[in-house]
Amino acid sequence: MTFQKEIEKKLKDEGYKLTNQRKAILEVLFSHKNHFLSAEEIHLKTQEKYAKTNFSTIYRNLELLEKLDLIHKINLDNNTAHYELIHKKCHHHHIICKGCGKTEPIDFCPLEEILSKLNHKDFSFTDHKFELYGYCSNCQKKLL
Amino acid sequence: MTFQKEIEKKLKDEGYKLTNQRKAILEVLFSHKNHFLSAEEIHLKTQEKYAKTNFSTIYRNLELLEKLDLIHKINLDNNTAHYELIHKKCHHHHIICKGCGKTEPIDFCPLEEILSKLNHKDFSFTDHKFELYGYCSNCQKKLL
DNA sequence: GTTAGTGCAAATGATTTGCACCGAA
DNA sequence: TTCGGTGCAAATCATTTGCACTAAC
Repeated sequence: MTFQKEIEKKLKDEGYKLTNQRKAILEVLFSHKNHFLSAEEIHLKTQEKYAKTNFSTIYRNLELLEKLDLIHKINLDNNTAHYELIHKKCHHHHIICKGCGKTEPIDFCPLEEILSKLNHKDFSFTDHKFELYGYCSNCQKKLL
Repeated sequence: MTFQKEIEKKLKDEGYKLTNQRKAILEVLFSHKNHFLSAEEIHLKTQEKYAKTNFSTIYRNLELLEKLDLIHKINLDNNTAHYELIHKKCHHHHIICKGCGKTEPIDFCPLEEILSKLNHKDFSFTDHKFELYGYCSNCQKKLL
């Protein structure tokens, strides 16, 4: 069973219906592994697969997929959320291209090291962000 | 000369006028060092100092102060920008309380270490984010 | 047949902008 | 006096929501 089918099964097992829209969104996310896409980009690309798909449906499904820990959501500096399929099981961070959204995983996480240096007994840590931004080789060329 | 007067002088030297609104905004930022405040919070607190101050004026000045590298701006997960005065000269990151916005600086930056592990000759890095989130002791009590 | 899911259009919330007026230099 | 700055109201942009309808199951 492919990874995509696995996720579709997981959705059904959890009682969610497998609509055409939902399948189209998943297809889009699967065909853009390692890219953070905006909701708008996902909407456009999903419509290529299933033309009727509405923008609200995109948002509602992205919310669901995030809740199920199937996608990562980040808020870029321009105040638009971007989404990426989670296909690596282990905790990792990202290098993110500001031109095209392309990402590369960083397996190394500095959290433990930093916590050991800090000694903050009075602060309860819940989560952390670590992201490197820049331009991939393709986008560097375009900027010239 | 106090740090605040220094910044006011810097603004004037760069040709910006020192309006009552601008002074009030700076006062607010100075009296909330080590706290990320939302534009709304800054607006409310500024109005306590100079009642007439309009919301647009807040945004326009925050934009200016950010351009002049006098404040930090971060986008929290709830899609609202938060702002904090830059009063430490050296590069640092933040521990951020999700309850009250209170921050503590982290002097340690993992960037160099990570870049040395990565070997990404094809990617030009421009900037990075490293933030720890959680609850300060005060806000932990409130959550109980 | 049920009920979750969707489309549509309208609401929301943060932020931005155009324009006429105001006030710091 | 002169621009840069401000207030106001309207516009914008991303996202969310209410509600009637549709389609998985």
